[in-house]
Amino acid sequence: MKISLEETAKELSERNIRPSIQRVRILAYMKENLCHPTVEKIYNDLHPEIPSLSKTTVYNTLNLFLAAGLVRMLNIEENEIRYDIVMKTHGHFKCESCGEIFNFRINIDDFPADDLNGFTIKDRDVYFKGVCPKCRKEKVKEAE
Amino acid sequence: MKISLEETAKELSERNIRPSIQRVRILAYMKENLCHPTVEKIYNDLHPEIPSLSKTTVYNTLNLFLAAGLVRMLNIEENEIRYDIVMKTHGHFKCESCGEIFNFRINIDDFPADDLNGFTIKDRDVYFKGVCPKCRKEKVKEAE
DNA sequence: AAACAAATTTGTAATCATTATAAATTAATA
DNA sequence: TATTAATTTATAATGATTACAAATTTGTTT
Repeated sequence: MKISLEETAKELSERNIRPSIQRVRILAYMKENLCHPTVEKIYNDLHPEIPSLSKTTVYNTLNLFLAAGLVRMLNIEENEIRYDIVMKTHGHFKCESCGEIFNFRINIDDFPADDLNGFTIKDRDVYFKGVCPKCRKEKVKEAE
Repeated sequence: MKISLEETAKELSERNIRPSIQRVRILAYMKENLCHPTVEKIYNDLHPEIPSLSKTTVYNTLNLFLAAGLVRMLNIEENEIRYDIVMKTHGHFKCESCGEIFNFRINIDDFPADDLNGFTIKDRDVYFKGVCPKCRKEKVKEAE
């Protein structure tokens, strides 16, 4: 999906975030690539198009978007932070074999968690891990 | 709760893990301290009792226990790995104010996740964040 | 439009948790 | 006791993230 840069800039302005080229491109990238990218991946993909881009800017921008509630941070794996455009709450499944992260619909907000009476819940993350169907099939083939 | 070191050693032996002093003490520590400690905390707490203890050993031992399924790894926060003795699946709530992590009962295994038909699910983690009751009360006081 | 001030970006260096490595120690076996 | 294997330890290396300060860009005022 191609995201309009003008629309994206407007969206930033509405949140009182000055729409610099870097910010607009990074936010548009996040909307086009719903693959939960790491800073590394965002940088590698955008650097050819924005040669001046620095990795520090990607870090700064993601932290800015995080504070503004535009993106969510995923801590599904210990050695890497991933980011996700904010949308209706959903779960994340990481395939241990290919590393891909899948979204799945789940009603996190309605979970009964009686032990948390009196707690203010601001964030709910559901992380599953295992093997995706594609990798499972490949494993069966290997075994033959 | 005081954990028997003999019992703990036996438990390791049964899993074919040689029960060195360090391993036994670390596992006993995990059972006594259900506070989801970091490697740092485990090291700081045990070092006075085992002066020779090295932080590397704590890392090695936790990774060993992890592979053996004795502990779980918590990636609730991006800059720290925490560990938890394995028990019935439960959720984890981290208070943004005091940093404490609370367990709460939740039937993760029964979640309907129809999008994951065909997926093999091995691990399920539920992380909530917000403010615990104690910190909420303190904030109200401050506001007065 | 020019000058100035503020915000943003950038590159480098610093930090910090974790892992790699290899020597030293401890335990197990012959 | 001698030999071998496993474990622990200290130090160095790695790698992701942040701190910092200079350079650049943008916005504002005259």
